[in-house]
Amino acid sequence: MSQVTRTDARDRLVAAAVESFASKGFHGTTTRDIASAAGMSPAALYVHHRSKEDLLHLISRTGHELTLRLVQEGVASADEPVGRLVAVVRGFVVHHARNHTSARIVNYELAALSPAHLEEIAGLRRAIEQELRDVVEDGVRLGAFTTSNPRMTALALLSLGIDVARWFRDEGEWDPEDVAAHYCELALNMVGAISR
Amino acid sequence: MSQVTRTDARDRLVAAAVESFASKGFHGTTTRDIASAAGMSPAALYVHHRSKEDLLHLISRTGHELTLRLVQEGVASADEPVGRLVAVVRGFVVHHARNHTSARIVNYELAALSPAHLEEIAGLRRAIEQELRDVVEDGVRLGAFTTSNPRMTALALLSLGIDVARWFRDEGEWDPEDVAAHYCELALNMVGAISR
DNA sequence: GTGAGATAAGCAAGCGCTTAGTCACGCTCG
DNA sequence: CGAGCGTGACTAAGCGCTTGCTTATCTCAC
Repeated sequence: MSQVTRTDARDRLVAAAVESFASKGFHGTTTRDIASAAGMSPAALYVHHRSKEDLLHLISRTGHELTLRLVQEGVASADEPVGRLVAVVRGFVVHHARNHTSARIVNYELAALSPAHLEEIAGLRRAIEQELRDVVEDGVRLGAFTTSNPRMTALALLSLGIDVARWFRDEGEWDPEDVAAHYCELALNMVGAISR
Repeated sequence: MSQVTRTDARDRLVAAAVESFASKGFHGTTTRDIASAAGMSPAALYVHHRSKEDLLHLISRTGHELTLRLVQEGVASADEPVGRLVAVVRGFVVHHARNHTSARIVNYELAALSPAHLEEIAGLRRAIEQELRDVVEDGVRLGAFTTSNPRMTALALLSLGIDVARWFRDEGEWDPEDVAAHYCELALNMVGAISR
């Protein structure tokens, strides 16, 4: 049971940090905020984590790895450009809407990471960007897409997906699947997919 | 001369705050950072501004008012949907790329505003959003655009423009006009503009 | 009785902001 | 004219508080 309790307390601190970082930002959050939101004393944070920045790094790395895996799965799920693009956009958008709290930290708190941690995260971000770019460029090469600037279109698709984390609200009129469905339509228009 | 000097020092503090808030965030910036970047002692900030938050509010309000004016001018510059959309998107994107430093504060430091200031800024943001929505909905009503969900498409267009401030780099391979030109093409595809 | 989880207490540093004053300047008035 | 004065930009010093993090101690299941 000690193993279970240990993991539980550690995860409660991470969950509290996610909430706090997302709503007040890394620098706007105190270690006391995190600890008390997890129902613990300020010192408890340091039993389970090395520092406040280490918590941010953990959250950021986990989130980026998850996003990269998601994109890779989308790419692997179809063998032609249109199906691949739709799968990637749908997965990306649903994830960024459903997990907008952690996605906000992943995308908007990069500047608070230490130089070494930032470098690691930047590598993951480049990998994600490259996957998107390959989807669009392959589509153009195979004649399925017609966009005049595949690199910039791929960047715009990524940008559109990331920004969902900024504006999406749980109380809003659309649920994550609604947004994803319409964003797939937009994405197909953006790449100039040859229609029906 | 005292009038000139007064304005100059005040503006230097604002410029220093813009740089610092944009790169380190509001809470990551100290009043000493701002003052010393403006070549002054820490106390000088309080000669010209009421508080650190007041500086943020000034930057945020000025930026939002400028953006709203820009969008309104784009809308007024043409009397048919396609020309109007292109004018708005071009102006919005060029501005967010060229002024990405201040645009970052405008779009990503809202949570650091006081409740009263946030309410004021939220009003400006609603006005900007409404302008975009009207452009798209009018286009659909007039038969120039065919998007299945005008409200969400308008939001996506706004989102795409805002996010330019996040990723745009002066050292990048594209200048603001390059990005704006391609984003106009993307925007026309997104709304499903009836072609040529 | 041991060891891991948790904490009370607190340290050094840094925070936003204030106070009390210096200084350069232009104006007043004998 | 020029001594005296008021004014406004600016600062040195520092106040009270909060910060991230540590240390010494306690607790309790095994």
